[in-house]
Amino acid sequence: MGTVSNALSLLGFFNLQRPEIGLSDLARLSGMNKATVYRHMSELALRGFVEKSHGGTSYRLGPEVLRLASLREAAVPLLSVAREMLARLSAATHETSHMSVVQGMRLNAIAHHYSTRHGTRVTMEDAEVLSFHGTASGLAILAFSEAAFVDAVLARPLPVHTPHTETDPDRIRARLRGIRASGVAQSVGGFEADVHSLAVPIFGPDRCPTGALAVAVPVARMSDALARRAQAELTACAADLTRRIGGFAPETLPLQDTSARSEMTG
Amino acid sequence: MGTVSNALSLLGFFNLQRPEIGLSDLARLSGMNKATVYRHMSELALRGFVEKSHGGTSYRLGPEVLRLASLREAAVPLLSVAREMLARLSAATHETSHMSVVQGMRLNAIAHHYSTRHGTRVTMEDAEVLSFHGTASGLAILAFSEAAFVDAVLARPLPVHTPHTETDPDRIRARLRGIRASGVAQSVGGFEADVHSLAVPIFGPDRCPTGALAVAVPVARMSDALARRAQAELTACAADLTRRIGGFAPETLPLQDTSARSEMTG
DNA sequence: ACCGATGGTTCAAATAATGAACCACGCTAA
DNA sequence: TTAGCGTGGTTCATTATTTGAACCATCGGT
Repeated sequence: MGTVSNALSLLGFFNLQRPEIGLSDLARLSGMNKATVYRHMSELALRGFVEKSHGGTSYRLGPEVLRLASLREAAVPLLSVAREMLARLSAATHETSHMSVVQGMRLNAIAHHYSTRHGTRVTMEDAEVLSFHGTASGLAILAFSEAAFVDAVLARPLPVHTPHTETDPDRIRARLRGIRASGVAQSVGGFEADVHSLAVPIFGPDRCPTGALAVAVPVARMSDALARRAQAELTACAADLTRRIGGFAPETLPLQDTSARSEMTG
Repeated sequence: MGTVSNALSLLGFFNLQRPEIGLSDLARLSGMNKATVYRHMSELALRGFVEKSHGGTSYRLGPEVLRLASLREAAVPLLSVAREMLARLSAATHETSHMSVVQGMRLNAIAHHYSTRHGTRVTMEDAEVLSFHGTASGLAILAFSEAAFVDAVLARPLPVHTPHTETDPDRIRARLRGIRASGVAQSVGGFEADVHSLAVPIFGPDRCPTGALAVAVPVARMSDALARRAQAELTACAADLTRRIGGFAPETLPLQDTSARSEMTG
């Protein structure tokens, strides 16, 4: 661990609950010497990573991080990161995976990935409009959305896609409670017949769902083992994707095992 | 200059034209030793500020900057407030508006807004680095900055962006006096040919300019009427924005009519 | 006036950064 | 093939920077 890493670790103590921190607090939180913290923060301030707030009584994040975030977004747009995750998902499950994003009151598929393992597979179209009530992705998003949004979605006519499409708002709300508890949404033939989907939400900086990752399997091929594997990989990928687009999961999201965390090479 | 500052300065070499940089390039650009750069980047990678791209051949900005930007935005909602102002400006003028902030000796564009009224419009890139002497935004800021800052900026080489770029320090200072009197800066083709810009400064809590709001119009479309409307809206928006980020305009700023102020009680 | 906070500063001691040279690899041209 | 030049990555003695206890000035409440 070098000096630079130590200094940067100070930025890790800023969060939504603690957007501004004083010198002494920061020293206590980090366990570092006050003088060390002071010098580190001075250097960070010099580069615009932090700045002093009201009259110099405490530090907060600086404008430079905004510039860097813009560049990151330009260098690594959501789509390319998503495609990476989809490749991972399909490799782990040997099934079709896809990503969708909320755009207003609509849910749009933006990317998908096939596995070459099986002759039969669920096929997707990018830019396809999904329904919130009929798809695992939509349910995953609704489960963690604001009540007002859920109300608005369920108040509109709920199309029947297949004989298995659930259209009763009350029963849908009941399912949402189950999804909130497990963190994973399921849909068996609710949008397309013979398709069993698992989906997890992706969160934006405001802790609200911005989209969902899903794995779609022909119902005949779904098994407990596959469901478990898909679920594990989905939660790991979703956590990774949420992080990489700068989002935050809400505290209410059930935590899965974190053993599959990607290793940072040094 | 300490080690931390040196390491962080490496992040300054990333921009829109150069979103990914290899180890050797970075060493050349920074003038540092290759080993030093390697260690710095390794530490930055450890903290998620950068990551290796395709197979580890080069570095790019990492996901941590997105998290920090979110937190900065939560602590100082400059960006979201600014976007509101830009929408207002573009709606009033039917032209492109943008916002930039001073970061050290640089001026960075952080947000912009297009109008859909006209087929032709001035286009912008966020995170673009603007020049102080060539842009209306830069001149607006210089006009109300401390003399030492102006001296420092004008002492450095002043790039020629177009045939209309003013690079004579004395003539620039003369223009600054005019801007101080009117409160609005103008640039006709000084940064990009065929772009006529109007800009006003935004002030921080220390009564110093922290950035600028600007309207950019294709020269062919600029008229007296449009200039008057843009100027009125700019001064109103700037006053509002300065207030909402907790800043104060200096007494030397010419007062415009305040009848157009929008009330935003919370 | 006191006390206990705060942010900021100093200086000898010790730790961490530095850079030339090095290695292994992957190109391209001869 | 081989030589040359580029890349990313690594080593180790030298060096200079970071470190932290103690210090100061100031503020606000009792």
